[in-house]
Amino acid sequence: MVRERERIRVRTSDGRSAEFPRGTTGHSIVEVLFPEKAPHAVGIEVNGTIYDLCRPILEDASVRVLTFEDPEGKQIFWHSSAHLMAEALEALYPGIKFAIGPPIEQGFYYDVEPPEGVVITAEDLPRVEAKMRELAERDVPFERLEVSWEEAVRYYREHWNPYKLEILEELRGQPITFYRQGNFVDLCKGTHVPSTGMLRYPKLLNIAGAYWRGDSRNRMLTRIYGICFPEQKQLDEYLRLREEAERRDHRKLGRELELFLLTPAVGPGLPIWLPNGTVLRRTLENFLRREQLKRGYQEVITPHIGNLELYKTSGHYPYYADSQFPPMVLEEQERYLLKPMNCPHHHQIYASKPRSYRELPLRLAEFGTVYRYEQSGELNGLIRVRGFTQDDAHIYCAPEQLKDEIKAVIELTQYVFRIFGMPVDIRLSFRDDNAAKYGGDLALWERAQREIQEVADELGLRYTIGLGEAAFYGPKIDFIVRDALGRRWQLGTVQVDYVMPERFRLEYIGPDGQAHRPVIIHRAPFGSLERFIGILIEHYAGNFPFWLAPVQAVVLPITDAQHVAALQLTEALQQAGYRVQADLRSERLQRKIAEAEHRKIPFLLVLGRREVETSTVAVRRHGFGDQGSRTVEELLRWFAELNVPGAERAHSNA
RNA sequence: GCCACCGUAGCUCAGUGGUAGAGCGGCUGAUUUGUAAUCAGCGGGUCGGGGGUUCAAAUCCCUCCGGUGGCUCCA
Repeated sequence: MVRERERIRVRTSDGRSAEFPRGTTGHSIVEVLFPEKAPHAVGIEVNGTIYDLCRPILEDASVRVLTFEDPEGKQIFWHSSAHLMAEALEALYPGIKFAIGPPIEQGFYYDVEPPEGVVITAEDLPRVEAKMRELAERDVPFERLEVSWEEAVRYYREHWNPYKLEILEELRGQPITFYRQGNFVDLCKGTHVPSTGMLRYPKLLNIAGAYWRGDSRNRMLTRIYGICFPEQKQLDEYLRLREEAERRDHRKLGRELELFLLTPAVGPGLPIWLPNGTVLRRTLENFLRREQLKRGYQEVITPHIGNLELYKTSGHYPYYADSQFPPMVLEEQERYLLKPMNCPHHHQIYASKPRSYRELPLRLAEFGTVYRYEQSGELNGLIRVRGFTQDDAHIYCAPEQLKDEIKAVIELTQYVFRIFGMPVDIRLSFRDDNAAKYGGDLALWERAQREIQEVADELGLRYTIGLGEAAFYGPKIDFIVRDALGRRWQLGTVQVDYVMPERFRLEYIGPDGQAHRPVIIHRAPFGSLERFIGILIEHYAGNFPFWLAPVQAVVLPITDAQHVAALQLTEALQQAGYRVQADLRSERLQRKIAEAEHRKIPFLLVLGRREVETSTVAVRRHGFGDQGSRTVEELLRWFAELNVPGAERAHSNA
């Protein structure tokens, strides 16, 4: 009997199993059952719990080996990297205090309090990084130490660290684990890689301030961000992607391609659309406008300001007074607000006359410009601004129509992002337990959340649920798109709202002759045109598809002798509705081509003596090079094919 | 708003105490050119604003404004 308990049985997910002595470690199991993974293993999942490879296993177990390739493995790897960075920091800045150092989606950070009088800046990072490499070279094991709560507290009283003590306060009475590598010891629940030798390719990325516990009333700590890889080539690839992202920065491309202008002379976060950017924006608007008209939307226009009382009725004003431009006060009782959202205006349209169930769903759409006083530190190019235009619409429908309307909105949103070749992830954003954050009746909330989830299930969508991500008046469906570099952006949103119909006392007369309350769907596929275009610039790296390109073609005569032909061609293409310019300067063709390529113009149309004589045009396409000659008719057919949303996939050619 | 860093010509940047520089762009002229930058000449900046230290400030200090990376926030 005793002997039985000395052995444990270990099963793998691919159906193999073996016996081990009780108290065996992940190391032994990996070496026996997964010899090919042994050098790369960072941890082991034991009956659903993640263990260090050095931790004894005491019972029968189903196991899974984790490497850097697994999401959980990456977290272990980066968490360990944070500890390695901490060890390096402690070596370079004796007396530095550590707060928290977790892994994040891409890498890790550690929040630290530098010793009195010391400021760590970006210039110090290479030194820290070099120290990390040096420590990794030593290849020492990470050890897991179990201690009592009292011992842990004693340790941090001696090595005075208020942050760790505060963390321990929340763990009062529980057994505590420490991890040690080399001379560095840290309070940590784990898990960690077996040894520092795996962490040879770190890169410290940036440094920033961060409040302790994320609370702006607390002390600001120094946060150092980094990343680390098992192989040099993975680090190289990561750094290459970062450089590519920098190269595509929409603020840089926006200036170079003359799309928009941000100037303090107008105000922070208040973009001006230049002619090229205006083409982009209007083209996108017209695209969506057409799709909406096909789907039964009606377009409206509302003023940029509204009576403050309107926003009190909606409940937005007291909730969000901080993030609005202050009201304009005309007289004691007459105050106006720059509109922070379009909703209340649209509700007035609904409420402007009695409504019958026969009118529902009523779908009101507006490219509505709104103003929000975002904190100065929050502003970022077109991504986050103080004045922006939503592709907004409100759908007023009977409760029994709600699910079909949500489905139609999801279909539209998915259609839109397919056009841009952006994959979409869906998040159902529901409320959490913090009742103070939300308005309206709990029963209505639960109903809305249930219906949203039912629709998502009926459509067979893959989704995640984000608790606490809801708007104050209702749950949402958020669309998170991935761009050409794989970065994720939250764009479109669909929100179900039972609260505003109550607040505005919206009604319709049903078939039974009685008044009923409609439900409102708020939705915006792009979210905001500014933000979407900012993302689109980076997605395409400024190489816009033909249908979106601000200038679609430039005509390049080789000598003055082709000027007349060049002007005729330009005009013919313009008459056909294309955005075409002629470059008549007395420059060499090479220069004209170089400049047009820098402007990322999709088509360069070269006219020399040969072309004029044969009534053709030599075509060069951005990203594809010389395409040979075409007649104007052939060119027009080609243009017509390309001038359709979604006709081209995103390409990343320079 | 908070922390760190930054702000010199339209753009990219050099100039760390001795009264402002380059390349590109711009303008003018020459050149008439065949698939990524022809040559020459000419303009252009109260060095982000204000205050201070100094015989002397782009340079050192203070302050305000703006930007970048984060934090908080994001209807």
